[in-house]
Order: sequence, then C-alpha cells, then structure tokens
Amino acid sequence: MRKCINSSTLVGKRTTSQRRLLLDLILKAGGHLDADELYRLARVQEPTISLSTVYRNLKLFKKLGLVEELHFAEEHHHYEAKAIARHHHHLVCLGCGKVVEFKSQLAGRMKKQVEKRNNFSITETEVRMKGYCARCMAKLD
Amino acid sequence: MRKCINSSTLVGKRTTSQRRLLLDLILKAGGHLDADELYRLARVQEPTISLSTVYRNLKLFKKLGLVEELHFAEEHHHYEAKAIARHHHHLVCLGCGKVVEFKSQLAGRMKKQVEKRNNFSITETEVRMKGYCARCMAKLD
DNA sequence: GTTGGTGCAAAGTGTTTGCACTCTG
DNA sequence: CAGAGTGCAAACACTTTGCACCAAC
Repeated sequence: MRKCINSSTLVGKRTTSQRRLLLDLILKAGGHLDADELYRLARVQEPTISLSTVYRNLKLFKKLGLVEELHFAEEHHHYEAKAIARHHHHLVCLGCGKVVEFKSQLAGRMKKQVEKRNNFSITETEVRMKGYCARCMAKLD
Repeated sequence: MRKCINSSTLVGKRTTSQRRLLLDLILKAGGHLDADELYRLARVQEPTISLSTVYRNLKLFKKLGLVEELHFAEEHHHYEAKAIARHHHHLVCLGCGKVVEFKSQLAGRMKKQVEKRNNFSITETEVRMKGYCARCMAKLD
C-alpha cells in the first residue's frame, strides 16, 4: 500500500511546478477543497497560475485516482485526497455549514448487504447526513 | 401523515396550470428527474411552458418540502417526490448509468450512532453507492 | 526538438433574474 | 383588480476549450 501521494504518482505525466504545488496543497489541506479555494491557495506561492490549470489538474488527479470529487448541496464540486477520502463520510451542519467527517463500520456492513441484495459489485460508498450541530441547535430556540 | 402529494399541498401559493402539471409529472415519474427532463415532459402537455418556470417551481417545491434535491456525480441536479425519497437510497451503475433505489435499516442505525457520537441533530441521511450491475460486470471481462 | 502543459480569453453548461404581461384568488 | 406567477432574454456562476507560447523529457 502506498504510504502517501507524491509527485511520483504522476505516472507518465510531466511533473510541472504547478502540478506539484497543487498536489501538495490538496494533501496539506487534509480535507475538502473546491477549485476556487485551491486556486487562491496556489496563487500565494505561484501568482501566475491560472484557474484553468487548476481545473485541468483536478480532472487529471481524479482520473489517476488521486483525488475524489465530492458533491455537497452547493453548486460547485469539492475535492479531497483519495487516501484520506476512502474511509470516511460527511455530516453537514445546515446552520453554520460546517462539515464533519466521520467513520462507521455500519457503512461497510450496508455495502455488503446492498451488494448481495442487488447483485452489484460496489466500488464506492458515500454517506452524507445533514442536520444541526449542538451550537446551532441551541441558537435555533 | 399525508397520503400523497397533490395540489392542495400548495399552501398559500397559487395553483397555476403549470404548477399542477409539474407536480403531477414529478409524482408520476416515481423516481428522479432533472430539470430538463421535467421541462421536456411538461412541454408535451403545455408547449409554451418555460424552463425558468420549471426551475422556479422546483425551487418552490423544495422549499415546501415536496421534493428532494439529489446530487449525483453529474453536473446538474435531480429531483424526486419527497414521499418517495424519504426512505430510500441510491445505487448507481458506473457501466450503464442505471440508478437502483434501495432501503436498509442499517442507515437508520447509523444515523442514531452518528447523532450520538457527534452531538448533532440529524434531519437527512443519504447513502450513495457506486459500482457495476451484474450485466455490466459480465461485460467487463 | 517534440509535444504535453500552461495562461489567457472566449465559449459552454446549468441555473437565476429583471421585466412586462397574464391570470388566480 | 392587486399582485403572484409566467415567458422571454439576458445575466450568472462554475467549468471547459482553442490557441499560441513555454518548458519537461
């Protein structure tokens, strides 16, 4: 198993400074990022980088299986490093927008159950819950 | 508990022919629809209806809790009648794009677990799995 | 040197909005 | 008959693409 994602992961693709930087930032972020956030972070270190480059590389990383594309309720996509993404799910607070990551062994059990019942081979399981965190729940009264 | 969604559900809102038609179509569809599919269906019976009306009413229905907005991997949204949506989840075939709906009591258990662990009040649980159906799995060899 | 990758601007999507007209309540 | 709802076209936000230049291999 691969210990971490790094430039050597870019099999057959050229290692440009932009690519290395974007990959680094996604890893360091440790959570979900959207294209624009990534763009802004990247411009701090490489002010001439373009948004198209960000999009092109996110697409490439997705194809190479390095990042995962997440679909929250918002209109745009979020991305996160796959090694991180693989085993957790998301809990979104409808009050403050905070996203909490969680794990549950029940997800794995459900996967097996659904595979058997529907005669599918399942490669990805994503659980997304929405609600209110303790703080926002208190505010609601 | 409400037996089914109908025009009387439009509390305080005007019952226009377009609105009634759209609501009917969403119900008859029985599954997920995107705005454009709904628009095309609607035009069969009411050729002058506009896409903006479709979007405006989907938004209204969502606000009134009549439909649920789903976020698959695609770029646009899908909607489905809430009475239908409430208790099932989605399994998407990466081969043929087919979407299978399923239920699992494990989802409810997971919800309770996550609520307790994260001190949240959860209002929505959505499970989405991806993989290959039996037919597409056979084709892959 | 090739040619894959980049930055820029322009084009594409899906969705929303401003406006004048229409029809429900 | 007031004003919510509509159709239309124009605006929007996010994403993709064509092209000329640049730099990794």
